[in-house]
Amino acid sequence: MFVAMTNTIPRVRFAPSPTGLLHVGNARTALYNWLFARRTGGLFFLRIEDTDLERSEARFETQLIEDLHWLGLDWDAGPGVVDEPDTGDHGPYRQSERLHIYAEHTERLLAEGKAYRCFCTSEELEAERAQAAAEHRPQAYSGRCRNLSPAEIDRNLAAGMHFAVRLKIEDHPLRFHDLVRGTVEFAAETVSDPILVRSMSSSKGLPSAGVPVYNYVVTIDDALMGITHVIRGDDHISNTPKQVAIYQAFGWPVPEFAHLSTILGPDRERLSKRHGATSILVFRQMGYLPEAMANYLALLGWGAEDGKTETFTLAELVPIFSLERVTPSPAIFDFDKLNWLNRHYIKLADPERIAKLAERQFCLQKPGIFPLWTSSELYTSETIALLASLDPPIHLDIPSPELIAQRKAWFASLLALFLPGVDYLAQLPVKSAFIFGIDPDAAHANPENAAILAADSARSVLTEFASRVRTHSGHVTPEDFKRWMSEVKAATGIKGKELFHPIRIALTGAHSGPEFDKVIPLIEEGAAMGLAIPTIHDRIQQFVGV
RNA sequence: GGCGCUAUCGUCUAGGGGUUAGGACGUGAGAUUCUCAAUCUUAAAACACGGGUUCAAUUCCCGUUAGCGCUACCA
Repeated sequence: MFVAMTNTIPRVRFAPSPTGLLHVGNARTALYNWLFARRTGGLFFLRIEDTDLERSEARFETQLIEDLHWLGLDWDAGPGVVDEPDTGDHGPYRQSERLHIYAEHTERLLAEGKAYRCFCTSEELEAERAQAAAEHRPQAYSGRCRNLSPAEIDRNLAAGMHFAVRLKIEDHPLRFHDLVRGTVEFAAETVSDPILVRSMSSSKGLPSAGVPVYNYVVTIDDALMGITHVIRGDDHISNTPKQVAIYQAFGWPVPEFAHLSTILGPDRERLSKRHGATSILVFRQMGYLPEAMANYLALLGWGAEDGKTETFTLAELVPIFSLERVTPSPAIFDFDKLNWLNRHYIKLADPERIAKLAERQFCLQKPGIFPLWTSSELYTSETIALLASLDPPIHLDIPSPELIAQRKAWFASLLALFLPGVDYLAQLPVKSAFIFGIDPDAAHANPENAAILAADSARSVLTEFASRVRTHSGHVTPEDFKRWMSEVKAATGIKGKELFHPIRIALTGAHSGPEFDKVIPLIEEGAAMGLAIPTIHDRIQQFVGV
């Protein structure tokens, strides 16, 4: 029996374990919790499930919080967030700080006869399971320690036997309501009496002194925090009947559940590192925008009511999101669609913001050339000192304000040229690499290039073009280039691809790329500003030889 | 093996007893361009299978199959 909780503000929680980086599956769970809370005017709690002290690390908790903030999520209560008066005090929000709470509850259950000491050894339990499997029966615990007499218990304790604490579950089906899947029911005989507290030596004293298990603490926390809707991954479905039994043992109302389907990789296996980026931090580092990430995650397992709208900001999502529209079937993570959304949001974003993010990508990938001093926060004594302290140190003359403005404009035109063809910002330095120089040998060696360059026409085109470049003094402008091209065309009678491709290879290292009208000013002006960029003249000299 | 969840274009999904089964990503073609990308136009592409119920099922029910999850004194 589940108790409907009406007349209460919805309360939801996201309860990650700080044992690694936040990955897209959990991020989506967090997002759906947040959207539901904001949609319904409810409260969103962040709780850190760090009972696994071996694997939990503070740095993961810090990163987790940063990643959630980056996505645009916030919460009403959680570690480091002081409760608002109307949320009441439900902390602490780290399970490691709540152990005394669990202990009290264990005492209560034992005193009421709803839980019992189980002296079975792991070997005995394993044997039970093996036999059940052999007989094609459900592998549920037999419950043989359920009805030990007080005398037997005393004898076992005196003998120093180890015991765990188990909940005695009632002999009726355990069912719960799921907003995504409807009613889910488990027959009582398929659910073991759940372990509440891990095995401990009899000499330890009170049973509550042991270490409580996940299913138990999660239920106590959810109940005590007044969680009305448990929104989590569907890998918890089979835990849910045990948790329902715990709610019932305490006489607590059972919340609504919403189990979100698994996110799979392209091979239909559960999404994991080997499918590529899966953690939010890595997507962020690659230059995905948080609005693209949040939008994509929202679409993965949910669709708008009109069946057509695909792009949403978080603010637009809040009023239209509903758990009833969440799909129960597993979803394959589609990097192409994420890329499409990212391109969409890059176009929409404030150019200044993109410029800063993009500059960071260049700083990482081309530290010799960048920073260009286009972002003001890079133009500080701290950053200068930081660069100087590197090994090897990077010393940069601080350019004049005029030069800074020039470089900023130059960088903006670089972005204007390359941004449209980029899925994520980390691709920028790669796609624009030829602006910063090419390797003539590699350009010659490329098979496609070699085929083009082998033609006689290519040779004469390059000779004619090179002679004009050599005799030219000063910057090459697009007008110069255009004039030369028509002169070369007239002199050789060669036009179209045969005319352009060899020159494109000489100048950019590839037979395809952006328009010359845009590329030439970028090269010439960049070089003129003192950036380490070879000029058109340099390139021809290097490629054709003297 | 047991228990559970799931099943509409390649992918994410809309829909729902009678529809030309809609949209988006991706893919193909065309336009544009020296070329690539971007952009615009356009095309192909789906109700897993078998039984019911019904005048009618892709839609409701049952089963099969397949995929996934859980099957711990992990979380």
